[in-house]
Amino acid sequence: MSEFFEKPLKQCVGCQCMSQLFCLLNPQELQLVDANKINVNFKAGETIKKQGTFMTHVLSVNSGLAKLYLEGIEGRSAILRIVKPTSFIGGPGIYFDQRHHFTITALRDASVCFINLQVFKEILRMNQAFAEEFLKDFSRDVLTVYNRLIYLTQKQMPGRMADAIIYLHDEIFQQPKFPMILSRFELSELSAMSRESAVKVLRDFQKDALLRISDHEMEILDLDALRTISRIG
Amino acid sequence: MSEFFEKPLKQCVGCQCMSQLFCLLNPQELQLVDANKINVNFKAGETIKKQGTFMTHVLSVNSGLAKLYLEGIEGRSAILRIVKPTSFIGGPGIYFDQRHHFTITALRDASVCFINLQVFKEILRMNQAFAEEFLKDFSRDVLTVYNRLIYLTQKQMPGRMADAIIYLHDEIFQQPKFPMILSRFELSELSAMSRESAVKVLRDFQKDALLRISDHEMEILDLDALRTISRIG
DNA sequence: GATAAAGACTGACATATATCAATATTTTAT
DNA sequence: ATAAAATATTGATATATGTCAGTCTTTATC
Repeated sequence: MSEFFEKPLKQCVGCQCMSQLFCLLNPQELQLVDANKINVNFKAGETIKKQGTFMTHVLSVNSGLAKLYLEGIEGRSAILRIVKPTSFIGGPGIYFDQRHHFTITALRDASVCFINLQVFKEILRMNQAFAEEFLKDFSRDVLTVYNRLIYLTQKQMPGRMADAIIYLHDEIFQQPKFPMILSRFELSELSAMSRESAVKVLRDFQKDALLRISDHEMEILDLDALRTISRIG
Repeated sequence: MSEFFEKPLKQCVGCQCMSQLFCLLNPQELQLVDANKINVNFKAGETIKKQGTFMTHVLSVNSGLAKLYLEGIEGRSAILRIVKPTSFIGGPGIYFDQRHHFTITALRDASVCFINLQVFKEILRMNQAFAEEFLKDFSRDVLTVYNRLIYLTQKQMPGRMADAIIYLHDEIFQQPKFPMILSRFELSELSAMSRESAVKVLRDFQKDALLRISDHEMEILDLDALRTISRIG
């Protein structure tokens, strides 16, 4: 089993399960959050939040790993991103319609805080710096989706899969060897192709010695070559 | 020539060129905007704002029409949406990095207000209701991109083109007959396919009497059938 | 009104990708 | 340890889509 993301990263006053974002809060505000949140532990595979349900709380992932995805047509999904601790999860529903617009499922056992939405909004109103940092995070997520839209529609399969693997490297693990948190099927959902095609592209990558998959681990052998494949589409 | 969107829709105090959003401002705030904005007229085809440039101002489109698109790989573009008056345009750069993350080009002669970004942010801080409505608009745009990500990656060409046309009907013109504001090439950029494929799909639609294109007009003849094609992908 | 330029169109062909069917492997439950 | 279930793999095939080359049509310019 992997040791990634198993230890709590931060200890905010009176609360061990809050994202870095919450360090912009003063003790009074933190206490308000503390008094209006609950913590829930999820097992790998469990659904943390389901697309379409009412958003009564915002989420903060304290430990574990999760996938965040859009439920599309006829059961097909598009994975938007991997959620690692400590991450705050809100989404466009906070301001638009108080609904969740994606589903989040635990990939590893995960500890998640649910913070009352009204209280959270109240704090956003009270604390300008916090609000701006929150919006900055949200905007970064939006840019990720812009980027994904481009690469999923303008690149061919090898380029898309290379981007998926580079994403895991650059954004999630920051090292060439990391646990296979996603099945072939999930990798196909991250790169918009069929499961079988994902298998074939990964086989080709391994044949060309770009990476190695064994014992529940993926090891990137030639990151530069992957970046080249990403670039030429 | 079409009469769509040629007349100013709203007359805010002391300023004729502001989006509906701005009606949440009090006279004092409006005056602040007024004193820190400039109005520029663009001819059809001109670039209003270029992706990658610094965001010194936010935009408000007062009249005309524009396309808002992401510049992708090797000159290829993905049109995100059509901008009609009166629309406010900010984007994720406001909070993230003060850059524009899409390009906006006029499709018809357009009048655009440029509002100083710092002044705009100041007003966001001062006026809570305005800030929330602004974020609601932004969130709606994000949901549009979610939706686009799904349909561009999970539907085939006829479904994607049907969605593009339904978008023009439902969101922009709200009537079955409307001017051809987009070339075949631009329609292909809205539905993620090659120009030739767009031509062929549109030819098939016309052959099946779903729509008619003539004299710079598109007329939807069978919206229900288009919606069915959209649904079955 | 002639000419050039841009955009639209077409069919043939090449390529990318999905689907299918069959088998193999791994994981989970008993 | 074994059976059952889920996941992964493979090659053959069908389909979707892009590319190319050539022609046609419309629009703009002088």
